[in-house]
Formats: sequence, C-alpha cells, structure tokens
Amino acid sequence: MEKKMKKPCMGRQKIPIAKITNKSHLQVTFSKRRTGLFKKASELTTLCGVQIGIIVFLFSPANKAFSFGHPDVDSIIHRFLSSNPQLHSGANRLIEAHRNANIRELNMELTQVVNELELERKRGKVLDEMRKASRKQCWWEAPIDELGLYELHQLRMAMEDLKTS
Amino acid sequence: MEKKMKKPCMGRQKIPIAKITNKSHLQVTFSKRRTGLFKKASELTTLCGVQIGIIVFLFSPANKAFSFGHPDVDSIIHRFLSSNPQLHSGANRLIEAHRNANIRELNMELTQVVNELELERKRGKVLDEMRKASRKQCWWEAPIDELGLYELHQLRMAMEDLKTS
DNA sequence: CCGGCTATATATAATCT
DNA sequence: TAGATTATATATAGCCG
Repeated sequence: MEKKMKKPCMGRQKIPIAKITNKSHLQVTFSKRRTGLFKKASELTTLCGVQIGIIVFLFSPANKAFSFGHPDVDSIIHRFLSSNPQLHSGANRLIEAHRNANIRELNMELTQVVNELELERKRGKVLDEMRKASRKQCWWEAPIDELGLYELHQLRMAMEDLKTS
Repeated sequence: MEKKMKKPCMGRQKIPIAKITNKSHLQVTFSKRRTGLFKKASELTTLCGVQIGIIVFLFSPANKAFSFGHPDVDSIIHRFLSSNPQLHSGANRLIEAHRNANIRELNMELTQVVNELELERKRGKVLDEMRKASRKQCWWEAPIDELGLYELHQLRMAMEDLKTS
C-alpha cells in the first residue's frame, strides 16, 4: 500500500487501425483525429511554406463535409485541377487500359500486397528472433509459468514485433 | 572531453512553428511531415470510415504537387465540387487527365511493392529452412495449447490485425 | 535523396469531472 | 455531450551512413 495504490488511468492504449464499431468511440476519435490532422496540416503549411487543402467526408452518423485549406480549399482545388493539364503523352496505352480498372481496385490491390509484404517482413523478423533465442537454450520447452522474466520479455517482444505496424 | 564523452543523439528537439529558412532542413522536414500527414489521414479513413482528399503544393525548391486520397483525390474533389455548384466549371476533363497520372503512379508503386514482396518471401523461405533444420520442439512447432492464454491472444490479434488492416 | 537511429515532443485512448 | 487529466503510443528533429 505504498506506491501503487490504484491505477489513476490506463493512459493511451494501442488500438488496431480498423473501423471502429462503437459509434460513440468513433465519433470521439473522429473529432480528435480530425483536429489533429488539421493541426498537422497547418504546421506543415507554416513550416514549409506550402499550400494545403484537405477535404473530409463523414458519412455517418450524419453526412457532413469538413475541410481545411491554406489559403483556402477552393483555391487549392482550382490550382490542382489546373496544374496537370495533361501528363497524358501517347506512350502508355497500358495506362489507358487500366483506367477502366478503376483506381479503387488498384488501391485495394496495392493495399493487399503491402499487407502481405508487411506480414512477410514480420514473419521473417520473428523467425529471426526465435532463431537467435534458440541458440541460448530451449527455454520455451518449459511451462510458461516457469519462464524467467527475461525469457518472457523476449517472447513478448517477438509477439509485439509481429503485430506492430 | 571530460563530462560528455559523446552525445549519442540529441533526440527530438522542439522547433518553433515558423517558416524554416534552411533549404535542406525544410526539404527533410517537408518530406517527413508530409508522410506523417498522409499516414494520419489514412488512419482516420480506416478508423472512422470517412473519405479524405489532401492536396499539397510545394513551391520551392521546385513547384510540385503531392496528394493523398481515399478512395482517390479526384473523386473527393468531384464530390466536393458537386456540393458547391458554383465552382463546377468544366473541370471534368482536368479531373480525367489527372486520373491518368494517378494510375501511373499507383502502377509504379504497385510494381515496386510486388518486387519487395518477392524479396521478403525469399528471405522468409530461407529462414523457414533454417528453422526446419534446427527444429527440435520449439514452441511455435508445439501444440498451440501449450502457449499461455495471453500470448495466444496476442498472436491471434496480431494475425487478425495483419489480415484486416 | 533515402532510411535508420535515439531522445524527446506531441498526439491521443481511456478515464474522470 | 463536452472538457480536463494521465499514461502511453506515435511522430519527428538532429545526426549518420
């Protein structure tokens, strides 16, 4: 009863980057992160003297659009649309063909491949760690509850590596 | 050379939010923060199921435009313009033109990532071989039920996370 | 120009008010 | 439903290779 009376607060917890199902959590998180995103954008604008436009569409609970812009969203959009009149040199028919493939599909494919890559990297990393550990001794042969703190730490680390993004 | 033999690293320092004058510092900061901004946007998109479009204009050293979008910048812009009838002045052609550029970038990125994935797979394969070669009865080969509940949970979560993110 | 590293500044998930 | 608090997760400034 000396130091750790009770836990005042869990503090920030790690959350998986996946759709938040709890409506109220989502609302709070959206609000906070949107603010944070705009703040980051604002800082980038000031620090680097760049112009930024951000548009955010929220579809639930109510459809609503938020935006941030320096100098303002409209001018950014206008500039953006005007800046790339055409990079469409006649060389790439493949690109033309892909247009029908829809960007969203490409994005999904890219995302999936990136995920696979991440998985492979982590798998390799964990295997590396295990291999390294196995040189010492086969501590994992013993029941979990008999493991020393160090070994538990190692195991934990391996797990963390596996799931850390 | 008495007190501070060496300084491993200054660590992150606080910087004033004002235009960075040093060109190379600015370049580095811009690159890092732009990446961070896009990552935050990506997370917000996933966490809250919203659509986001970001456009960043860098005027020095060279004029260049960066963008992030989910599903893609153009659709975000289009949606935004649709909600503001006044600004919708025959921009469709420009949007179309820019879409080509986007697809090309995506394709290049995809190709690159696929290549990286191949490399990682090979590495993983090698590690797998090593594991097989030296396997006795390491825990990851052993029956699942020998793992502690916590570790098992962590592993499960890691897998789920990797598959769904 | 990148990507990695370390120490620190910030952002923010949970909790509390 | 909205802020204030707190402990932790992340983002990054400065340095290197």
